[in-house]
Amino acid sequence: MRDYLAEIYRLGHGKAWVSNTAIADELDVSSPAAVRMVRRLDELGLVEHVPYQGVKLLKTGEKVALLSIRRHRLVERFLVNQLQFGWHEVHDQADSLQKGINQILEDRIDMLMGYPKTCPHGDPIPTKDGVMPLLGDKPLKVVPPGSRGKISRVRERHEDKLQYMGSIGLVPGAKFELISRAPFDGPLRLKLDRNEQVIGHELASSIWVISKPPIAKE
Amino acid sequence: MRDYLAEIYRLGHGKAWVSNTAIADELDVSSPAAVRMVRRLDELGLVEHVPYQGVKLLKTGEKVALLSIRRHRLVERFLVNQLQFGWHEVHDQADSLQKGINQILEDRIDMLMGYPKTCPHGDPIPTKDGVMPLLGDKPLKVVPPGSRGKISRVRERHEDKLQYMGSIGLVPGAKFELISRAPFDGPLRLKLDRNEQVIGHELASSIWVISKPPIAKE
DNA sequence: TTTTATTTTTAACCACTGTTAAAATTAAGA
DNA sequence: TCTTAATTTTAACAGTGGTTAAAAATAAAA
Repeated sequence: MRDYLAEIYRLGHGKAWVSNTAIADELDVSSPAAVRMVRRLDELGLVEHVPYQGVKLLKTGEKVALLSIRRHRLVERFLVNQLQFGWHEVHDQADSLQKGINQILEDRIDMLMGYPKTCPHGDPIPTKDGVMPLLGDKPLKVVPPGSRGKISRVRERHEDKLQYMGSIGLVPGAKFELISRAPFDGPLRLKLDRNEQVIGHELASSIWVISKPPIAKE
Repeated sequence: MRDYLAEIYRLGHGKAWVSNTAIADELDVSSPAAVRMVRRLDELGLVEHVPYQGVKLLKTGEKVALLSIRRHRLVERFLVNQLQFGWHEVHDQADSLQKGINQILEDRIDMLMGYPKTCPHGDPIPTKDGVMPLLGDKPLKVVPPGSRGKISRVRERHEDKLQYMGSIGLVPGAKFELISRAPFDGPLRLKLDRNEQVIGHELASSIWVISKPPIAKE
């Protein structure tokens, strides 16, 4: 149930309504399963479901979703910091481990990790009262060449892509300078940690940054 | 299912047959629930169930039980060593966390803990191939006065009793000398860590030790 | 506008794990 | 030994979460 709410939250960015076939696909269940759960959530007042149109989180449902996401991201941090997992392998592992985490454990992990603000991929960890902090970051693809800044998140699910990005230092917190961008969704040249890297459009589109505009503004 | 098998293992010490009402009580479910599960386990060839008599683990069932106990005890170790829980509060917490632990996580925890041999209460951790190591210990109550040795386990479930015993240094690994034992299940005087402690029969009966007989044997 | 295709929902089913109430069996007492 | 009490099992039901196959609604194409 929390899984469904969290998934609706994730899918509901921008879009006003989330199709429950989409939910079914993401959670790897049949669409009737999603339909039934969505109706139950509607009856509980957690979401609003308009038949043949889609589903939308209500306030209470969003809160539950955010607390589930909080737990997930804390567990990811824990897996990376304490259990020596790589950032590319923690997503599925966290899904598994999360089932066994209760509030006491969550609080303990939070404390031992030093109250982390983000998960290993840079996504902010919702607060304990169910609020998603804003990062004020933006996609790398809207950043003008010449900008400098910091990688804020890497929104990528594929393990091998994540692993590759990690290996070239393309991780949240890394400083970068965008040297150039080829037209027509071509590759980008980035300075990362004194090394220059060229990355394709596909990888680039998952990167979000906090950056200042180029120095030459006058 | 694993819970049931593990519980049958625990209850089946000494007794040839375990009553499935006892199982129901321990697992906090109704007896029909236990009856049905026991029959399923019987059909799967994991246990032998004789109606109105009881249930007994078969080889394969015992192995599953031991692997579940292994995971439980590893998780307890982990909670104490890494998550700063007290040995008195880990049992229930481990039950919860265990649900989310898969083989990869179990192996990782095992490695990070340095392949521990026992849980925080001193019980041996079954090996990865499902064998329960023998400790060669015995109950404190059969040990003659004057004996010295080491506490091997504290088989107590109550949190407050465990906490108290921890506070007086009555923990697995501690050296002790049994100074005297009052008759008729009276209190025992123990030297622990240079301090003398007097403990009642109730506490004493949960303590197991590895000890040598008194020095004066000639 | 009517037909066709796609999406979404309903219907009917299965498996698991729990429940309470009643029946069957075993154990204990008169 | 017979009756009564306790234990154990069976029966019937509930809730969750999954499935496939068919029906309904919407979107797209002729």
